[in-house]
Amino acid sequence: MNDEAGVHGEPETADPEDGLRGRLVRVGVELVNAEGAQALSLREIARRAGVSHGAPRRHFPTHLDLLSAIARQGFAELGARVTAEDRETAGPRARIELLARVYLDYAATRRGMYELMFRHDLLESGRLGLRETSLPLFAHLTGLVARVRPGADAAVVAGALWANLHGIAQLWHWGSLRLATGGDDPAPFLTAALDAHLGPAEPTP
Amino acid sequence: MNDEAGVHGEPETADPEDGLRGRLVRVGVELVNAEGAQALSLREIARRAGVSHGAPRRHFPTHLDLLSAIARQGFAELGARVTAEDRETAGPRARIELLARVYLDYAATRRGMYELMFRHDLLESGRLGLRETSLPLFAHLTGLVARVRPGADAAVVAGALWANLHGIAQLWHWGSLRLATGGDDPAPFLTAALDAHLGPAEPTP
DNA sequence: AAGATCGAGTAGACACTGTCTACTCACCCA
DNA sequence: TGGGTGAGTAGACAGTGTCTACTCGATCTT
Repeated sequence: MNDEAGVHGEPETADPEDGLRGRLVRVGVELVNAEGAQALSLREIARRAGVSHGAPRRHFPTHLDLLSAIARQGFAELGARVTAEDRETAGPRARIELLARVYLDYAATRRGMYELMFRHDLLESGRLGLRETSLPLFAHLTGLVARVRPGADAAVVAGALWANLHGIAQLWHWGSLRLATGGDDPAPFLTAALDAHLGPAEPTP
Repeated sequence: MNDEAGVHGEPETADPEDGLRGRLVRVGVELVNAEGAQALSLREIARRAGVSHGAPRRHFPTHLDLLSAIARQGFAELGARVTAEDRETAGPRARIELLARVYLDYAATRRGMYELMFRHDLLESGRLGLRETSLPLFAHLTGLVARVRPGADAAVVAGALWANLHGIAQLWHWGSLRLATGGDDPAPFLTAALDAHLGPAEPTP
């Protein structure tokens, strides 16, 4: 996953500027960021897009398909943040650490979207291909892990580390980690996870 | 309506419990285990309990309160499973490993309940004290961690490890971990997480 | 050029949901 | 005896997702 050039003009699935389809997704993204995942009713999205409640059906067969398109936008934004912050000149360990920080920051600042992205009950639909959306990010992480821990099975370590990030984000959001330590910052858990899976940080010169 | 209980003098089978309040929770637990979290509508629970849709309101002011009571039952069952499987004569590292296996097994076999337990949007209500329900389990884990890694901050390591378990359960359930490695068993991620946070397993005597 | 076709959006119905309120009714106690 | 009270019933209300009939304008065909 070293697509050096950040090619921006990808028409891909739906041109955001295109008609109602893109407008519904854009309205949904705004809505989930502003009011959370439970505000994403089909009728409310249609209302804010200025169309009748039956209009979305022409572009998304069911509510889940619309929500999945919104969630896909979230994965895209998360991926974009990671590659935007990435410094290829830095060491792999430092790059993983940055990736992890961006990940946790995204989960914290885009709580509603992050929640939606992993609400499989709202998204799971087999051929929607939503899970595959996170694969490039995972591959990127796996590549970096392989350089930090050459002996280990990089896919397993990367998966376990990703799970750790995800768990920290979720339990922190849920409140139990906060409750357990009394602090107000998940950073200790993050450094503990990074040290555990990658070994202690290299001394920065 | 269909009040066959009064005619036959039903002995309430197992636990007389609390009348309708307990019956609603019991029905909810059966329902979430059988059909998942999205099947837990207030009216369906009332229907299966044989009462009108307004009856639960007498015992649970709102739908969230009923769901929280059901989720609390889930935390209780998880805690019971952990303590039932625990062997105090074993070493702390082995006991943590067993706890982790029980945790992942619970998440896998009680998918609907586990999902409900961490659906903060369905449960979060400030003074419901649901998050506190998981504290004894966390304290148990923290105590064991303190014995395995005496030098470290046990609460932080235990929190990070718990987050790792939670993330593995969730991402495995979600499908992305399965997708990333192609395997069909989350065990590699579990051992990777345990080795990472606790050090490699001690050779079994 | 006229008519048929078709995609896109509208409007209404339907079966649900959670909440609220008015009502019944057995029971308990003064 | 009678008044309260707690528990459960029944109906209303607004909101939801889905489905279907309908309109309407643009495009295509002959």
